[in-house]
Amino acid sequence: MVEDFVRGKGYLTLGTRFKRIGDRLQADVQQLIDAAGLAVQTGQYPLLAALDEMGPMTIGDLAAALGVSQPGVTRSVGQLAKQGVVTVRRGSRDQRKRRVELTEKGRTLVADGRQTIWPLIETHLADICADTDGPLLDQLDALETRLQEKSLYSRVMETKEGNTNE
Amino acid sequence: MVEDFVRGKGYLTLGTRFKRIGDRLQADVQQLIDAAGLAVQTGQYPLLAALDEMGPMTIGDLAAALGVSQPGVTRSVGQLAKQGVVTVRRGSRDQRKRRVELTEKGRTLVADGRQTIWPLIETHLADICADTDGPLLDQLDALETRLQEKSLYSRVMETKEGNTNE
DNA sequence: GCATAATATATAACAGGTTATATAAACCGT
DNA sequence: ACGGTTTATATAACCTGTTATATATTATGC
Repeated sequence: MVEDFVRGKGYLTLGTRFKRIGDRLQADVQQLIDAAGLAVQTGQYPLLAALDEMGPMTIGDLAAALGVSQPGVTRSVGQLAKQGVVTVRRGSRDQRKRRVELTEKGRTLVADGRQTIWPLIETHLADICADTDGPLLDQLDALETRLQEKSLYSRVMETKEGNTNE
Repeated sequence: MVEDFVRGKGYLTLGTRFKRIGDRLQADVQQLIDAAGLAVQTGQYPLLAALDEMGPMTIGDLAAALGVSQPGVTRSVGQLAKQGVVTVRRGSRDQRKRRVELTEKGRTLVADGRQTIWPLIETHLADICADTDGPLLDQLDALETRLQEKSLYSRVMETKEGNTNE
Protein backbone atom coordinates (compact mmCIF):
# COMPACT_ATOMS: atom_id res chain seq x y z
CA MET A 1 0.00 0.00 0.00
CA VAL A 2 0.90 3.59 -0.50
CA GLU A 3 1.21 5.22 2.87
CA ASP A 4 0.56 8.63 4.26
CA PHE A 5 3.26 10.83 2.85
CA VAL A 6 2.13 14.04 4.52
CA ARG A 7 2.14 12.42 7.91
CA GLY A 8 5.63 11.14 7.43
CA LYS A 9 7.13 14.50 6.57
CA GLY A 10 6.76 15.97 10.03
CA TYR A 11 6.95 19.72 10.39
CA LEU A 12 7.54 20.24 6.70
CA THR A 13 3.93 19.56 5.81
CA LEU A 14 2.40 20.89 9.00
CA GLY A 15 0.18 23.44 7.25
CA THR A 16 -1.25 20.91 4.83
CA ARG A 17 -1.80 18.53 7.66
CA PHE A 18 -3.57 21.02 9.87
CA LYS A 19 -5.94 21.85 7.06
CA ARG A 20 -6.55 18.19 6.39
CA ILE A 21 -7.39 17.47 10.01
CA GLY A 22 -9.62 20.52 10.13
CA ASP A 23 -11.54 19.38 7.08
CA ARG A 24 -11.94 15.95 8.58
CA LEU A 25 -13.22 17.31 11.86
CA GLN A 26 -15.68 19.61 10.14
CA ALA A 27 -16.96 16.79 7.96
CA ASP A 28 -17.50 14.62 11.03
CA VAL A 29 -19.30 17.40 12.85
CA GLN A 30 -21.46 18.02 9.79
CA GLN A 31 -22.69 14.44 10.05
CA LEU A 32 -23.80 15.10 13.58
CA ILE A 33 -25.51 18.33 12.60
CA ASP A 34 -27.33 16.61 9.76
CA ALA A 35 -28.35 13.72 11.96
CA ALA A 36 -29.76 16.18 14.49
CA GLY A 37 -31.84 17.74 11.73
CA LEU A 38 -30.21 21.14 12.04
CA ALA A 39 -30.06 23.08 8.80
CA VAL A 40 -26.68 24.77 9.09
CA GLN A 41 -23.26 24.50 7.63
CA THR A 42 -20.69 23.46 10.22
CA GLY A 43 -18.41 26.31 9.36
CA GLN A 44 -21.08 28.87 10.16
CA TYR A 45 -21.85 27.74 13.66
CA PRO A 46 -19.03 29.81 15.12
CA LEU A 47 -20.47 32.91 13.51
CA LEU A 48 -23.94 32.18 14.85
CA ALA A 49 -22.62 31.33 18.27
CA ALA A 50 -20.65 34.56 18.38
CA LEU A 51 -23.76 36.57 17.57
CA ASP A 52 -25.70 34.64 20.17
CA GLU A 53 -23.20 35.14 22.93
CA MET A 54 -21.94 38.59 22.15
CA GLY A 55 -25.07 40.14 20.70
CA PRO A 56 -25.49 41.95 17.38
CA MET A 57 -22.23 42.90 15.72
CA THR A 58 -20.89 44.55 12.61
CA ILE A 59 -19.21 42.67 9.80
CA GLY A 60 -15.85 43.93 10.93
CA ASP A 61 -16.36 42.92 14.53
CA LEU A 62 -17.33 39.45 13.40
CA ALA A 63 -14.22 39.17 11.26
CA ALA A 64 -12.09 40.13 14.25
CA ALA A 65 -13.92 37.82 16.64
CA LEU A 66 -13.68 34.84 14.30
CA GLY A 67 -10.20 35.48 13.02
CA VAL A 68 -11.40 35.43 9.43
CA SER A 69 -11.12 37.99 6.66
CA GLN A 70 -13.83 40.59 6.18
CA PRO A 71 -14.89 39.34 2.74
CA GLY A 72 -15.31 35.89 4.22
CA VAL A 73 -17.69 37.22 6.81
CA THR A 74 -19.58 39.28 4.25
CA ARG A 75 -20.24 36.16 2.23
CA SER A 76 -21.19 33.99 5.19
CA VAL A 77 -23.55 36.64 6.47
CA GLY A 78 -25.09 36.93 3.02
CA GLN A 79 -25.83 33.23 2.94
CA LEU A 80 -27.17 33.14 6.45
CA ALA A 81 -29.40 36.11 5.69
CA LYS A 82 -30.74 34.28 2.64
CA GLN A 83 -31.58 31.35 4.90
CA GLY A 84 -33.38 33.69 7.26
CA VAL A 85 -31.07 33.01 10.17
CA VAL A 86 -29.68 36.51 10.54
CA THR A 87 -30.79 39.99 9.55
CA VAL A 88 -28.52 42.75 8.33
CA ARG A 89 -29.26 46.42 8.39
CA ARG A 90 -27.29 49.61 8.08
CA GLY A 91 -25.99 51.19 11.24
CA SER A 92 -28.07 54.12 12.38
CA ARG A 93 -25.27 56.42 13.38
CA ASP A 94 -22.62 55.26 10.93
CA GLN A 95 -24.25 54.18 7.71
CA ARG A 96 -21.17 52.42 6.47
CA LYS A 97 -21.56 49.81 9.14
CA ARG A 98 -23.91 46.87 8.92
CA ARG A 99 -25.43 45.47 12.03
CA VAL A 100 -25.81 41.68 11.92
CA GLU A 101 -28.34 40.14 14.27
CA LEU A 102 -29.78 36.69 14.84
CA THR A 103 -33.41 36.18 13.89
CA GLU A 104 -35.73 34.14 16.05
CA LYS A 105 -35.00 31.23 13.76
CA GLY A 106 -31.31 31.82 14.25
CA ARG A 107 -31.57 31.93 18.01
CA THR A 108 -33.53 28.68 17.95
CA LEU A 109 -30.88 27.09 15.78
CA VAL A 110 -28.14 28.03 18.19
CA ALA A 111 -30.19 26.96 21.19
CA ASP A 112 -30.89 23.59 19.59
CA GLY A 113 -27.26 23.08 18.69
CA ARG A 114 -26.14 24.01 22.14
CA GLN A 115 -28.51 21.54 23.65
CA THR A 116 -28.19 18.59 21.30
CA ILE A 117 -24.79 18.34 19.71
CA TRP A 118 -22.38 20.75 21.38
CA PRO A 119 -22.02 18.65 24.50
CA LEU A 120 -21.51 15.54 22.40
CA ILE A 121 -18.80 17.19 20.35
CA GLU A 122 -17.01 18.51 23.38
CA THR A 123 -17.16 15.28 25.27
CA HIS A 124 -16.01 13.06 22.49
CA LEU A 125 -13.29 15.33 21.18
CA ALA A 126 -11.97 15.83 24.66
CA ASP A 127 -12.01 12.07 24.99
CA ILE A 128 -10.16 11.53 21.74
CA CYS A 129 -7.52 14.06 22.75
CA ALA A 130 -7.42 13.01 26.34
CA ASP A 131 -4.46 10.83 27.15
CA THR A 132 -1.99 12.30 24.69
CA ASP A 133 0.52 14.62 26.22
CA GLY A 134 3.61 14.49 24.08
CA PRO A 135 4.92 16.83 21.41
CA LEU A 136 2.51 18.29 18.91
CA LEU A 137 3.30 15.91 16.06
CA ASP A 138 2.60 12.93 18.26
CA GLN A 139 -0.71 14.36 19.27
CA LEU A 140 -1.64 14.94 15.64
CA ASP A 141 -0.73 11.34 14.88
CA ALA A 142 -2.91 10.13 17.69
CA LEU A 143 -5.80 12.35 16.68
CA GLU A 144 -5.72 11.24 13.07
CA THR A 145 -5.33 7.62 13.97
CA ARG A 146 -8.30 7.71 16.29
CA LEU A 147 -10.51 9.51 13.83
CA GLN A 148 -9.61 6.93 11.24
CA GLU A 149 -10.33 4.05 13.56
CA LYS A 150 -13.73 5.39 14.43
CA SER A 151 -15.33 8.61 13.25
CA LEU A 152 -16.63 11.18 15.67
CA TYR A 153 -20.08 10.36 14.40
CA SER A 154 -19.74 6.66 15.19
CA ARG A 155 -18.42 7.42 18.64
CA VAL A 156 -21.35 9.66 19.41
CA MET A 157 -23.88 7.20 18.04
CA GLU A 158 -22.50 4.33 20.08
CA THR A 159 -22.78 6.33 23.24
CA LYS A 160 -26.31 7.44 22.48
CA GLU A 161 -27.45 3.90 21.81
CA GLY A 162 -25.91 2.68 24.99
CA ASN A 163 -27.63 5.34 27.02
CA THR A 164 -31.02 5.90 25.54
CA ASN A 165 -32.13 2.88 23.52
CA GLU A 166 -32.84 -0.76 24.08
CA MET B 1 -11.28 44.97 21.44
CA VAL B 2 -13.17 42.01 20.18
CA GLU B 3 -11.29 38.89 21.10
CA ASP B 4 -10.75 35.55 19.51
CA PHE B 5 -14.04 33.73 19.79
CA VAL B 6 -12.95 30.55 18.08
CA ARG B 7 -10.00 30.15 20.38
CA GLY B 8 -12.19 30.53 23.42
CA LYS B 9 -14.62 27.80 22.46
CA GLY B 10 -12.21 24.96 22.97
CA TYR B 11 -13.05 21.63 21.40
CA LEU B 12 -16.29 22.91 19.95
CA THR B 13 -14.54 24.87 17.22
CA LEU B 14 -11.58 22.56 16.81
CA GLY B 15 -12.20 21.93 13.12
CA THR B 16 -12.45 25.61 12.26
CA ARG B 17 -9.38 26.28 14.28
CA PHE B 18 -7.31 23.57 12.69
CA LYS B 19 -8.14 24.93 9.28
CA ARG B 20 -7.33 28.44 10.37
CA ILE B 21 -3.93 27.42 11.70
CA GLY B 22 -3.26 25.43 8.54
CA ASP B 23 -4.05 28.43 6.39
CA ARG B 24 -1.78 30.59 8.47
CA LEU B 25 1.09 28.13 8.27
CA GLN B 26 0.74 27.76 4.52
CA ALA B 27 0.65 31.53 4.05
CA ASP B 28 3.83 31.88 6.08
CA VAL B 29 5.56 29.15 4.15
CA GLN B 30 4.45 30.74 0.89
CA GLN B 31 6.34 33.88 1.90
CA LEU B 32 9.48 31.83 2.28
CA ILE B 33 8.96 30.12 -1.06
CA ASP B 34 8.42 33.44 -2.79
CA ALA B 35 11.45 34.97 -1.13
CA ALA B 36 13.55 32.04 -2.31
CA GLY B 37 12.36 32.68 -5.86
CA LEU B 38 10.70 29.31 -6.22
CA ALA B 39 7.66 29.34 -8.48
CA VAL B 40 5.38 26.92 -6.71
CA GLN B 41 2.25 27.00 -4.67
CA THR B 42 2.87 25.85 -1.10
CA GLY B 43 0.08 23.34 -1.22
CA GLN B 44 1.63 21.55 -4.13
CA TYR B 45 5.01 20.91 -2.62
CA PRO B 46 3.85 17.73 -0.93
CA LEU B 47 2.72 16.36 -4.26
CA LEU B 48 6.03 17.20 -5.90
CA ALA B 49 7.98 15.83 -2.98
CA ALA B 50 6.02 12.60 -3.11
CA LEU B 51 6.81 12.18 -6.79
CA ASP B 52 10.44 12.97 -6.13
CA GLU B 53 10.85 10.50 -3.31
CA MET B 54 8.58 7.72 -4.46
CA GLY B 55 9.04 8.00 -8.22
CA PRO B 56 6.34 8.29 -10.89
CA MET B 57 2.86 7.50 -9.66
CA THR B 58 -0.70 7.34 -10.84
CA ILE B 59 -3.35 9.87 -9.86
CA GLY B 60 -4.91 7.36 -7.51
CA ASP B 61 -1.64 6.54 -5.80
CA LEU B 62 -0.99 10.23 -5.26
CA ALA B 63 -4.43 10.69 -3.75
CA ALA B 64 -3.75 7.84 -1.35
CA ALA B 65 -0.26 9.03 -0.49
CA LEU B 66 -1.35 12.59 0.15
CA GLY B 67 -4.62 11.78 1.86
CA VAL B 68 -6.71 13.98 -0.43
CA SER B 69 -9.50 13.14 -2.84
CA GLN B 70 -8.84 11.93 -6.35
CA PRO B 71 -10.44 14.96 -8.02
CA GLY B 72 -8.19 17.18 -5.95
CA VAL B 73 -5.13 15.43 -7.28
CA THR B 74 -6.43 15.53 -10.84
CA ARG B 75 -6.73 19.29 -10.61
CA SER B 76 -3.35 19.83 -8.96
CA VAL B 77 -1.63 17.64 -11.51
CA GLY B 78 -3.37 19.55 -14.30
CA GLN B 79 -2.01 22.83 -13.01
CA LEU B 80 1.46 21.49 -12.45
CA ALA B 81 1.51 20.02 -15.94
CA LYS B 82 0.53 23.41 -17.34
CA GLN B 83 3.49 24.91 -15.49
CA GLY B 84 5.75 22.28 -16.99
CA VAL B 85 6.69 20.77 -13.66
CA VAL B 86 5.21 17.34 -14.25
CA THR B 87 4.25 15.27 -17.25
CA VAL B 88 1.24 13.01 -17.49
CA ARG B 89 0.82 10.12 -19.89
CA ARG B 90 -1.45 7.15 -20.17
CA GLY B 91 -0.28 3.94 -18.63
CA SER B 92 1.09 1.52 -21.18
CA ARG B 93 -0.41 -1.64 -19.79
CA ASP B 94 -3.57 -0.20 -18.30
CA GLN B 95 -4.74 2.71 -20.36
CA ARG B 96 -7.11 3.97 -17.69
CA LYS B 97 -4.19 4.92 -15.51
CA ARG B 98 -2.19 8.09 -15.88
CA ARG B 99 1.42 8.09 -14.96
CA VAL B 100 2.53 11.35 -13.37
CA GLU B 101 6.23 12.11 -13.45
CA LEU B 102 8.45 15.05 -12.53
CA THR B 103 10.10 16.89 -15.39
CA GLU B 104 13.66 18.08 -15.14
CA LYS B 105 12.27 21.45 -14.11
CA GLY B 106 10.19 19.74 -11.44
CA ARG B 107 13.14 17.82 -10.07
CA THR B 108 15.15 21.02 -9.91
CA LEU B 109 12.34 22.74 -8.07
CA VAL B 110 12.19 20.02 -5.46
CA ALA B 111 15.95 19.91 -5.13
CA ASP B 112 16.09 23.67 -4.65
CA GLY B 113 13.32 23.59 -2.08
CA ARG B 114 14.96 20.79 -0.21
CA GLN B 115 18.19 22.68 -0.07
CA THR B 116 17.02 26.21 0.64
CA ILE B 117 13.79 26.33 2.59
CA TRP B 118 12.93 22.88 3.90
CA PRO B 119 15.58 22.92 6.60
CA LEU B 120 14.51 26.40 7.63
CA ILE B 121 10.88 25.38 7.91
CA GLU B 122 11.69 22.29 9.90
CA THR B 123 14.04 24.04 12.25
CA HIS B 124 11.83 26.98 13.02
CA LEU B 125 8.59 25.06 13.31
CA ALA B 126 10.24 22.55 15.57
CA ASP B 127 11.49 25.48 17.58
CA ILE B 128 8.06 27.09 17.79
CA CYS B 129 6.52 23.83 18.92
CA ALA B 130 9.40 22.84 21.12
CA ASP B 131 8.75 23.48 24.75
CA THR B 132 5.01 22.88 24.76
CA ASP B 133 4.00 19.54 26.15
CA GLY B 134 0.52 19.91 27.56
CA PRO B 135 -2.87 18.97 26.18
CA LEU B 136 -3.62 19.67 22.55
CA LEU B 137 -5.61 22.85 23.09
CA ASP B 138 -2.76 24.40 25.05
CA GLN B 139 -0.35 23.57 22.29
CA LEU B 140 -2.61 25.16 19.73
CA ASP B 141 -2.81 28.27 21.88
CA ALA B 142 0.96 28.41 22.12
CA LEU B 143 1.41 27.83 18.40
CA GLU B 144 -1.04 30.56 17.44
CA THR B 145 0.34 32.99 19.95
CA ARG B 146 3.87 32.51 18.73
CA LEU B 147 2.94 32.84 15.09
CA GLN B 148 1.14 36.06 15.93
CA GLU B 149 4.07 37.43 17.87
CA LYS B 150 6.46 36.77 15.03
CA SER B 151 5.73 35.11 11.72
CA LEU B 152 7.66 32.12 10.51
CA TYR B 153 9.05 34.33 7.80
CA SER B 154 10.40 36.89 10.27
CA ARG B 155 11.94 34.17 12.36
CA VAL B 156 13.73 32.70 9.40
CA MET B 157 14.92 36.07 8.16
CA GLU B 158 16.34 37.02 11.52
CA THR B 159 18.34 33.85 11.69
CA LYS B 160 19.66 34.24 8.17
CA GLU B 161 20.78 37.78 8.80
CA GLY B 162 22.56 36.80 11.95
CA ASN B 163 24.39 33.96 10.24
CA THR B 164 25.19 35.00 6.73
CA ASN B 165 25.15 38.76 6.36
CA GLU B 166 27.01 41.73 7.69
C1' DG C 1 -17.65 73.89 3.80
C1' DC C 2 -15.28 71.49 0.41
C1' DA C 3 -11.57 68.43 -1.05
C1' DT C 4 -9.05 64.75 0.64
C1' DA C 5 -8.13 60.90 3.56
C1' DA C 6 -9.64 57.11 6.18
C1' DT C 7 -12.89 53.48 7.18
C1' DA C 8 -16.57 49.80 6.41
C1' DT C 9 -18.31 46.82 3.37
C1' DA C 10 -18.90 44.63 -1.26
C1' DT C 11 -17.25 42.46 -5.26
C1' DA C 12 -14.15 39.86 -8.23
C1' DA C 13 -10.90 36.43 -9.07
C1' DC C 14 -8.45 32.69 -7.41
C1' DA C 15 -6.90 28.52 -4.30
C1' DG C 16 -7.71 24.06 -3.02
C1' DG C 17 -10.80 21.09 -0.57
C1' DT C 18 -15.10 18.39 -1.03
C1' DT C 19 -19.08 15.11 -3.11
C1' DA C 20 -21.65 13.25 -6.90
C1' DT C 21 -21.59 11.78 -11.31
C1' DA C 22 -19.89 10.83 -16.16
C1' DT C 23 -16.73 8.46 -19.17
C1' DA C 24 -13.47 5.18 -20.69
C1' DA C 25 -10.88 1.10 -20.16
C1' DA C 26 -10.23 -3.46 -18.22
C1' DC C 27 -11.96 -7.59 -16.15
C1' DC C 28 -14.99 -11.57 -15.75
C1' DG C 29 -18.45 -15.08 -16.22
C1' DT C 30 -20.93 -17.74 -19.28
C1' DA D 1 -16.37 -12.99 -27.31
C1' DC D 2 -19.77 -10.32 -25.57
C1' DG D 3 -22.52 -7.95 -21.81
C1' DG D 4 -22.24 -6.39 -17.29
C1' DT D 5 -19.40 -4.90 -13.44
C1' DT D 6 -15.52 -2.75 -11.58
C1' DT D 7 -11.88 0.56 -11.70
C1' DA D 8 -9.31 4.94 -12.91
C1' DT D 9 -9.77 9.36 -14.08
C1' DA D 10 -12.37 13.61 -15.43
C1' DT D 11 -15.83 16.95 -14.84
C1' DA D 12 -19.30 19.76 -12.53
C1' DA D 13 -21.03 22.18 -8.78
C1' DC D 14 -20.26 23.78 -4.34
C1' DC D 15 -17.85 25.46 0.12
C1' DT D 16 -14.96 28.54 2.45
C1' DG D 17 -10.76 30.63 2.73
C1' DT D 18 -7.75 34.13 0.61
C1' DT D 19 -6.01 38.97 -1.67
C1' DA D 20 -6.79 43.03 -4.34
C1' DT D 21 -9.73 46.45 -5.48
C1' DA D 22 -14.11 49.24 -5.88
C1' DT D 23 -17.72 51.86 -3.65
C1' DA D 24 -19.90 54.44 -0.21
C1' DT D 25 -19.88 56.96 3.92
C1' DT D 26 -17.63 59.47 7.55
C1' DA D 27 -13.87 62.26 9.36
C1' DT D 28 -10.53 65.91 8.81
C1' DG D 29 -7.79 69.96 7.57
C1' DC D 30 -7.31 74.18 5.40
